[in-house]
Amino acid sequence: MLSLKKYLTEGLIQFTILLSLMGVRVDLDSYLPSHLPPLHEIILGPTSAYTQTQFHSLRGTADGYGVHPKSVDLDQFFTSRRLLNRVRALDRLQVPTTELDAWLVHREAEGSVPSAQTGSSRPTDTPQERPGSDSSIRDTLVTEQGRSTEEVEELGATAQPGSSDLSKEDIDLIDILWRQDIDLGVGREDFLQHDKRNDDMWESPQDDLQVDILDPTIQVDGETGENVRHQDQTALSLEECLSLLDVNFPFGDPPEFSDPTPSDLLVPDSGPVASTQSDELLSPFLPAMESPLDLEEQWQDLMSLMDMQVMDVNNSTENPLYLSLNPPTQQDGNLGQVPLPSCSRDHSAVFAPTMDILTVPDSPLPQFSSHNSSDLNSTFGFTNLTGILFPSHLNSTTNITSPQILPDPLGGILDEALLDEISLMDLALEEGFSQVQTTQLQEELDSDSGLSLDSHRSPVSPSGSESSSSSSCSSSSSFSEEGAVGYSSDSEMIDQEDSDGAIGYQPEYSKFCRMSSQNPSHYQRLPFLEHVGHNHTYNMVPEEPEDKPVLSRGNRRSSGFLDRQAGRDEQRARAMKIPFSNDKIINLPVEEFNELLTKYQLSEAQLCLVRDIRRRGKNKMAAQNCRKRKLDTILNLEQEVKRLTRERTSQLREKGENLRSLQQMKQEVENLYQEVFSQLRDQEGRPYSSQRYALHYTSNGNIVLMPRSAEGQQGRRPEKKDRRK
DNA sequence: ATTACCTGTCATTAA
DNA sequence: CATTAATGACAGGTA
Repeated sequence: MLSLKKYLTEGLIQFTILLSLMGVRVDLDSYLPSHLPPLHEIILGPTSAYTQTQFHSLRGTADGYGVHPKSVDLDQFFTSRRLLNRVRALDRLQVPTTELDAWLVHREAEGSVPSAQTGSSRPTDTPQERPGSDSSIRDTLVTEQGRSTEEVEELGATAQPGSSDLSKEDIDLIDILWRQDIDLGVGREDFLQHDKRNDDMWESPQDDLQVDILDPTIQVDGETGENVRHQDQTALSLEECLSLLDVNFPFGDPPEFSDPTPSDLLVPDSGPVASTQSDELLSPFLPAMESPLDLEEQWQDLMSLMDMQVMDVNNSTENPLYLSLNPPTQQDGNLGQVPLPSCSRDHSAVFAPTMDILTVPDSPLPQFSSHNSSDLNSTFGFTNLTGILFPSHLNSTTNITSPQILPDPLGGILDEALLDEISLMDLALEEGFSQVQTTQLQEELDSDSGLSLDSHRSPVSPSGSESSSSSSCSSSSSFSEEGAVGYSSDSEMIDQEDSDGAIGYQPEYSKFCRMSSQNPSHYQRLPFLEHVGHNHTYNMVPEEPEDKPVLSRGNRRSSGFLDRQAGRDEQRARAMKIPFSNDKIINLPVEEFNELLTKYQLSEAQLCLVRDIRRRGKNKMAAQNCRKRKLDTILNLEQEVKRLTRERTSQLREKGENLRSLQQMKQEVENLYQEVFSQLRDQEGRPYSSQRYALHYTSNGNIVLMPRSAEGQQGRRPEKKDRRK
């Protein structure tokens, strides 16, 4: 958790807060290393994985994002939304009452110099200025200890006018939220208290109602670092503020925010941050500047992160069209992972111009409701479309899914494209489609269908965090030391292949097998595996694994389980005093294995155990291979089905085209027939009656005029006119 | 308590 | 015949 704290200190939260205030919604989890659990899980605890509001799935709901249907408190959600919307409306309207400097950022340092800056000092701050105003922010750092009661009162007084704007309903909401926290043992002042170990309390969200944010009665649990609040205080908790601020946490799910441990999880090594603000803008929290990086560096880091994410997005087939059109499918693990620095479902004044272009009406949605993501991507070639239609910088705004807010210049185009595609198929089926259109669209479809098929899948490791490490780790490590046959990592497998090719499937297996995922990067090369099994890492971002082993839920689970599993034979071997490792027993080739057995004088029981261990170990790997193969088979079949579906669509289209072409040709022939027939004259110069005569085509290409009475008697040629066609 | 899923193990078969 | 891979079936654990 230390690394986590460090990470959080490095500006992530500040940035999110800034963006949030600007009305930009950011998926914090997208920026977290893949080995870390999702941020809300970090904050709320692992169990939140099951209770969380999957905000990814909320995108595309009524107002761009919404509340989980299971949320127990929709009323509070909507109230919160209303408050938030009002705050953001301020921003959109460029009302200069959004006062960033109203936050009092605490920087805990020895011999710190107290200073405070209230909202009145810089009333003209605009959100755009925030990123560059690090020095000013730093200037606002204050120490809790240094703040006098007067200052507190002053803060309260400063904030007071804003509070008067709150309706009774809002106040009630806040009170309700607060009581919920109290029920769960979380106090509003949790984030204001700074314990003596200086590793707590770096943020203090609150709204202007709060004048007692620095209440000295706040206590910190000396053992856990958690803060104990008094119930008679009226400050907002972090969770409440988060919920009000909509800082990309499961929104509208107050119980989640009531987890009593967030303060412990959220506080890096920094001092408390107190803040006030005017109007209804609820100030988010800012970490104090105890991070080794200064704010500017943090900012740059974040920006570079964003750039990388943007690139990822640009290279990804995830696109706003799909996201917008298919809200129900956003449960796909990777959808939420489209990390968008400027991603927002709520458009601020800053980003609105860009987002306008990307919003897509929902109208086509019903027509695609039966398609899954891959179908869409493969069938409709969204990748290509978006790649063509959106410049890269626009692509970076993939997550925008609030079509209602702003007009949508491109939406029409895209809709046309989509509808064209649909109508194309319909037309093809109805045999009424121009070849030009067909060809063009066919090219589009064909050109990127394959790409989207593969690339629409996120490179996220489906089980990287939950995959086991203990057994395979020990196996691989000892193997690499001993140069024996094992399985786990690619390099090791290469060595193994060099020295011993006995294990045919293992090199490949080492890449695919979920069990050997001590290096989760394996899966990043196997995007198709993402579809397999259960991705419990919904919000995790694909990222190179770090050295530090972070035990996510999956890891904890798997390791514990595998410790027991692997430990079984290990314990038996130990109990029987087997003089060599199980890895050797399992992975050595037969010859070396027998040689090994001969080197030691083993009892019958020992020999039996060793052979059992070898059998089980090999069978274990075989089972893993088998399962992997099974999955591969299923996935390949899935791919094949998709391919065949595309092929069928294509052929249907082609058939329709051909039929249409045939109809045209028939018509032309008919016209030609009429023209020719009308020009025919008998010996007396009179036209032939179409009732009595008809032209017939002969097998040799001639056209003959035959009496209709003679039809069926092709041999006869009462009159003949050779008219080579 | 139930359920779905994961993983290891056993039994069996075939190479 | 021994070894091993493959695989279905089952059990135990986890969430």
